[in-house]
Amino acid sequence: MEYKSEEEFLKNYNSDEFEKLSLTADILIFSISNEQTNNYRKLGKKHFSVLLVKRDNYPFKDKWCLPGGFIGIDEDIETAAKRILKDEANIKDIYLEQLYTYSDPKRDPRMRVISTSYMALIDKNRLNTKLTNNASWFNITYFQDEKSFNVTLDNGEEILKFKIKKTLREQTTDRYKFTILENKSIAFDHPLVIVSGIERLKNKIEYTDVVFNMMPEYFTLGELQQVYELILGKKLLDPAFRRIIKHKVEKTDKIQTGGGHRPSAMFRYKKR
Amino acid sequence: MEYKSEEEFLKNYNSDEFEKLSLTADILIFSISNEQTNNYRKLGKKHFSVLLVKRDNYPFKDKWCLPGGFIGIDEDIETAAKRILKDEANIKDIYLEQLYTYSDPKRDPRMRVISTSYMALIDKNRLNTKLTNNASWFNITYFQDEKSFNVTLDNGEEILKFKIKKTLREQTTDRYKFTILENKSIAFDHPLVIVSGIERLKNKIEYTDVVFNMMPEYFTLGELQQVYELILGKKLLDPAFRRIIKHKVEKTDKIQTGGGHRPSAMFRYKKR
DNA sequence: TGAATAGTGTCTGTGAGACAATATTAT
DNA sequence: ATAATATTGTCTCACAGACACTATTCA
Repeated sequence: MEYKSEEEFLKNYNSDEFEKLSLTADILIFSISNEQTNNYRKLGKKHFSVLLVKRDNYPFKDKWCLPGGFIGIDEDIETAAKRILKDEANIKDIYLEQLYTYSDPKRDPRMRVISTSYMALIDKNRLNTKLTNNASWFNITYFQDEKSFNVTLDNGEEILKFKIKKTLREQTTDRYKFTILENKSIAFDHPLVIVSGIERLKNKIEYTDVVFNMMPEYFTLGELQQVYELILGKKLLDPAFRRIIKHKVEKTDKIQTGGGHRPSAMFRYKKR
Repeated sequence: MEYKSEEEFLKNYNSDEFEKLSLTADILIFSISNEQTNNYRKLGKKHFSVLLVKRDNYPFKDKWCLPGGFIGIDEDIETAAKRILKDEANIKDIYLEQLYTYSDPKRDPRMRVISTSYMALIDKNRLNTKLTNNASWFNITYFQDEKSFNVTLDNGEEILKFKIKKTLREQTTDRYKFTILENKSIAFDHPLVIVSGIERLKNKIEYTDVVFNMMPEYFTLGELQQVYELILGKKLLDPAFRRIIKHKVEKTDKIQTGGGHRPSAMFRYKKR
């Protein structure tokens, strides 16, 4: 059939010509947790943590998964992601970045669902809202060798472990492909999402200022360094760290005292 | 309704509960073009180029767009992208990387279509297959200031221009948001895809080896440097470039002669 | 011969890695 | 006093920017 104009074409267009599918947004919410210490001298230990939600419905009933949900027909994915953050985790106004779109036809046993993952970064201490009931923060520990990525998640009650295989792909010169090797407690392909999110954050922390989205307004350089070390998974040398960071922060009048050691100046994020 | 098992749940699942939508893959195919020179001394000028397809149907009839197409209900997006590369541009076995998923509800006037963009890199000279009829390579020139991004595409017959506004977003500390300011000849939101692809390549060329996907097997360092300069949009100093690149290439026995100047050793990509 | 490109040498400044040294607090 | 953390000084080495210089080809 021949149309004479765009308007005429659109008027006659039948959108059922192609098979349709559903789209979800899954959100990796990362933050930093503080552990209390019993030694008056020592600093509280920090943890890198992710928010998971316990599923109370099939499929994957009783397993943990990332906060997520279906995209409405009239909203874009980012808007949906923000709605989900609010609904599932009672969180709003935070850093949000699109990561990757997962499209394995078998990734959801119900039907064809494609999922776009987002990474959100927050400072837990700034949250004045409560989490919803079935949401919980899990501390992340991980280690990797050349071929695999081992992750342990711990919320104080449950410990979830999974293992991901990293393989270099043929055509591409640099990208890894991730495959789940072991996983009992996490729903869907979310272990892949978690690992690729960690990798992304690890890269971005080095060349952007995203880390400050996880920091309180005032912080000491020791605290900031701890966060870098957690995410990068390695110790940094104090003078080197201070050299790198000094262009990104400004010293304030505030001083943190109370530990059994020299008090620390508090700093604040300085843009540009 | 309560189900006793995952199997039972899946058997009774009705997938029409949510509104469905369509998904497409749009592919940015980048390559390097060589321009002949009439001065026997001078090297042929190179161009950074992208493959576009002229639309012969509504919507956006007669405008240019990226090769793209709908995802089948049983294929993942990357598989679809490879199928599209074959069908629309007669290209296979090339570097392919997912970029971003665009989901503005109004991005397609026909209906709700979400699009995942991919970037493909090839060496045009290695293509022994012909392009399909309505596909054409456009040389890219662009310049940017702090706020906007100006792109000109030229295939020797038509010149397409567009302009994109870059704005820093509120919540995010580093990401830009792109908005189309001027555009007459390119369909959909593809100007945005093109610009974000250029930005991505510009970043990746500095910390990965992707550039070699656009190079022939044997090349001179002068040629390689030209490609870097095209993509980065600035001149590089010879000694500095050679220092950086020397770990990535190996010298071969081949020598390129014929120009009215000193002949050049030919190099080859060396992994790791 | 000279225009054009190929390729190398070297100086300088910046910045990261490494280690040492000093400062300050609460118990 | 001492353990723990905060903060700074400095030496070295690697490397990027800059510029100069040499080498080689073909019309």
